[in-house]
Amino acid sequence: MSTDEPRSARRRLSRDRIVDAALTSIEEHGVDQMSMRSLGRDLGVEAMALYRYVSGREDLLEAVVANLLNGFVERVEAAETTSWQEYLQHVAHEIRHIALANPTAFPLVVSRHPAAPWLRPPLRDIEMVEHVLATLCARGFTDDQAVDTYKAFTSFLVGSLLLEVSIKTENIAAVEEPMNEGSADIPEQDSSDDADLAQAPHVLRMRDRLSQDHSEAEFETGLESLLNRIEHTVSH
Amino acid sequence: MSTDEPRSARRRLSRDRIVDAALTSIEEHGVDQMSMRSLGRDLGVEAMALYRYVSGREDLLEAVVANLLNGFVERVEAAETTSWQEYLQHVAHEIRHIALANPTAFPLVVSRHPAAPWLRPPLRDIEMVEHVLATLCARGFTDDQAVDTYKAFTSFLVGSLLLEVSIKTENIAAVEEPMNEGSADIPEQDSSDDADLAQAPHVLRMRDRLSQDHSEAEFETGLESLLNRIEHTVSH
DNA sequence: AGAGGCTGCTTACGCCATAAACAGGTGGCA
DNA sequence: TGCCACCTGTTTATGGCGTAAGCAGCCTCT
Repeated sequence: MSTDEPRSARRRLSRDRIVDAALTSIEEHGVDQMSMRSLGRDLGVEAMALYRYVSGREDLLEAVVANLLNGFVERVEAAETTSWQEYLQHVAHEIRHIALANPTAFPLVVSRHPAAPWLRPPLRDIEMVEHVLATLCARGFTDDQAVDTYKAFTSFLVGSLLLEVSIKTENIAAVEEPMNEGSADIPEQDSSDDADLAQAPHVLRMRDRLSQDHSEAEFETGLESLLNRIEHTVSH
Repeated sequence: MSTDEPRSARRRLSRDRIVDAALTSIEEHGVDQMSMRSLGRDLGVEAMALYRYVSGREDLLEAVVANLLNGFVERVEAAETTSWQEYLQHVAHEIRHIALANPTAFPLVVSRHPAAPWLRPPLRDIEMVEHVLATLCARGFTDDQAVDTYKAFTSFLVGSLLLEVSIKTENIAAVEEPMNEGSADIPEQDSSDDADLAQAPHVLRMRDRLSQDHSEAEFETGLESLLNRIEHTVSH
């Protein structure tokens, strides 16, 4: 009746279509704005229709994370590597690529509860964990060495990439209101930036340097240093 | 009339009291459960009363973060240090202490938008950033060296501590339904775990090692390695 | 043709953040 | 003492949210 939409937009729903739309919406408007209702709107469908394919919002976010990591193992295996150093380099770059391609959604990978709660560094995708551990063992690591390496590696990735994507996301959900700020109801520090900055001469002076983005180089040197450290540890 | 509460619980509201209650509630029930309404309930007050002291939920979370970092600079300065290595060690341990004392709230420090958007590694508290930069410069770092060091240091802290607190928080908001599961006879879960695990022999084998918590030692060696790297870089 | 299963829609509930108007008390000042 | 202005917290209302439950149309298979 009221199908004003072209046929292309009225396609059948599917879990993949929903997850894709969710990821798109998250990247465009931020995680908070991605509601079941708005997502339904995006897909030309009522919110409740989505519940046929996802069991709830949590499950959907779970699926978005899984989708991000999809094909990761395949891509890593595609480029066969000779040393474990080269292998870890490849894994790191692969994940960095994912993070940079989805800067808003990437923090979900870290912030959501892990699939296996007992897995201490709780990166979600067990398939990936397995691949890393298996490869390290195949390269002669003992179990202990593999686990320690996995933990240090994970920690490095999370730290570097979270900071890096937070650069790219800064204003994604910033609401700017028209400034009819005649009277501040609350003793406000709206000018907290400037006030603090007046107290922070070094920050002020290095402002340019601080805001320059050298993430790439920093990531590379950090990664190299980490690999060196692991190498040193492994060879006693 | 309906003030059943003892006087002590009916004390005047204040921004500090609200922020403290918020932090407590977050640590106890998770960030999601901390609503204006529940917080009002905790304080024996209607939700709207809070808006006299806090301009909204976002502002409140902002204040919680600020509160976490409160006194940080004072404590760092209290223990006067001689070398920049010792200084950064002290800063790192101070922040780790904060993180471990407030494992559920700590991710807010990283995940909320920074006060100064142009500040690339967006740790929120400008006072702290200033202190680190000033100290490094006072120890002979050039501006470039100070900035690079600050970024690498921040990245390390965020990565290590986020992973560490996520260990301690795993089940904080987990909804446990009363399963009448008396003994461990029944092996099945959501079955997704076991299904994945069946495909992951290495993970399975190292399960014990993976779930052991050696965060402390890992943090120390990682930090030491980072400081060595910085030292090496700084001295050409 | 008829039956049953997909699929998506409608309605409804209880939660949330928050805007706006309001009331009770308390202090200052005559 | 009387009065008024303010500070504090409450009441009421709006619009959004996630999601439980039931319903209606269509597709396919017999």
